Amino acid sequence: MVARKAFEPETRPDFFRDVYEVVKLIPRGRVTSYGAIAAYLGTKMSARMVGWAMNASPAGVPAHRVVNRNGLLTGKHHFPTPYTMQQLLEQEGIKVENDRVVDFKRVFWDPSGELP
DNA sequence: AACGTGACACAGC
DNA sequence: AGCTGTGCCACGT
Repeated sequence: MVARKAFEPETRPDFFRDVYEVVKLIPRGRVTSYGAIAAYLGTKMSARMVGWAMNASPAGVPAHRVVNRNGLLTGKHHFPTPYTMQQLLEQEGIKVENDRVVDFKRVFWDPSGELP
């Protein structure tokens, strides 16, 4: 599990790796926000780092499922083509309109596991 | 070794 | 109401 402590003095946890694990855990047809991931890892890490992590996201990490709190596809510009992100999302059943996830609240997935 | 950058978020104005 | 400024912390130069 990725539920390790945010930062251990002795250990040097790869923030990125943790982020990747969380992102990989995002169910198909769902999205999450940078802030949610950051919060899950412990508010220590600012949401910006999540973005950086995505920047280095290796293959297998559905970065397209990570959007900003606004539901905006802020990172689409970083994909091979600006359409890639939207295409991937729509491919998973997520409707995207005007670079924004439709019913973002509905498809939003909380890394904590959608606690009841 | 320091400064600037960055796919965000929140408080203030 | 939206826009501006500040905080967050690792990575790149």
